[in-house]
Amino acid sequence: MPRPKSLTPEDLAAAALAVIDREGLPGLSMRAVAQELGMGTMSLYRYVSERTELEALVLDLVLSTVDIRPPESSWQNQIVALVERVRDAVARHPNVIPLTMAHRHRSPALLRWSESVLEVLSANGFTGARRVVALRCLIGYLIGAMQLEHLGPLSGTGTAVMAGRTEFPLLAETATAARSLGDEFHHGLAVVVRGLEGS
Amino acid sequence: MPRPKSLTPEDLAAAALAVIDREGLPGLSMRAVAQELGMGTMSLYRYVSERTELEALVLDLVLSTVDIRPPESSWQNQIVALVERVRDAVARHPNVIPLTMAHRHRSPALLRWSESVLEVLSANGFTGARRVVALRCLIGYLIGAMQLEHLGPLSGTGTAVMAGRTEFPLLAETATAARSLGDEFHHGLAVVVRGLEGS
DNA sequence: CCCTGTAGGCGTGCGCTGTACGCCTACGCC
DNA sequence: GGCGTAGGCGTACAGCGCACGCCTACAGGG
Repeated sequence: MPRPKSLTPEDLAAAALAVIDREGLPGLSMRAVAQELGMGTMSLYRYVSERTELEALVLDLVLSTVDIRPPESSWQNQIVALVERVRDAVARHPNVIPLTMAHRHRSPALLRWSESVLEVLSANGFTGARRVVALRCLIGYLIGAMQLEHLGPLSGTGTAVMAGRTEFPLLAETATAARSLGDEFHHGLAVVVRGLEGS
Repeated sequence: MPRPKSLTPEDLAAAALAVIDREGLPGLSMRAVAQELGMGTMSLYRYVSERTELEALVLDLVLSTVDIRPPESSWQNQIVALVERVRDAVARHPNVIPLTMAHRHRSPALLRWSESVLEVLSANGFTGARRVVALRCLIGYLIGAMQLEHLGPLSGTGTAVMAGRTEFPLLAETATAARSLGDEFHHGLAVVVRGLEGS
């Protein structure tokens, strides 16, 4: 048995995450991560076979911190809590948001989370197609809304431009209102959960 | 007045879209588009200042075909129709789906569409924060769900793997059910719209 | 304690990317 | 017919992911 590995996959992911946090997602390159670790670029390929795999590792690291045990409450509140925990975890590293969509299958942490959501749904009368639709709705909203608020949220700089346009009066008005609105994610999630009740 | 331009922005977008349809989004490069048009790479920069701008042009071309006039029906059906028209238009060019999120502000077609959605909402009692949340929900679901079904949908090849895992029994069962489910997008959208009713 | 086989670490190089810069020339107007 | 504008493009550069193959640090067996 020769030379042991000097890095765990977590070490690798942590280094990549540090780069992403510091320089943004476009700053993530194999060379940058290698430098972060003080090793040669090609050494990384002893741990991952492609760059994509490294990205998946980063996502899983971020998501591994979320508590998947639903709180004691109504099932609606349980779902809301589970979804918002993922959002909070990801919000701590906003630059990884685009990775969420791309690598969601390959993250064991997210699979565990999904299983937990399904348990809550199942225990409250959701089965078959209705449960499939419910999970898709939640994941779709979660990831869609996170991306929305990350790169050019309705309440952001991008909308300041829209607010000035007179050709889209309602859009301008909505953009203005959005800037003073607090937690859009939470309110939207409430809408989705209410929709699930009646499905 | 010297030499006139030989291309319209639409020509440029159409060429880029052809490349994307044929070779996928990673196949989109300035060189590839230039070759598609039979011109030199750098000539493209007479029409766009960056690659990003070209991508936005492509998205707008795809979305420019959607009819933004709501049908005569209940406001719920009007919303559903508007959302599904965007989905249908984008589904005709699945490879552009990732561009939807990135460039949604810069597409006049999508701005016009948003304005139309807001008109329907406004005419049916949605104002202020409630209207902001409604629009965000719809766009979030639209873009999130499109991405979900595009790259590794729940009912897809990726889920065949999950269906085999015994560590996530509910996820496996759900994945199996998903493969036989017809229009997941439609059912999910119905959930969101129902949620809006009670908001 | 040395020797050996395994596998970790990495230097080089290739084909690709976006795009800055500057030249050449086709063209509409006077 | 000449001119000036601006379209078209060739070259070049920095950076990317990663294939390949060498060197060597190390754990185990004699």
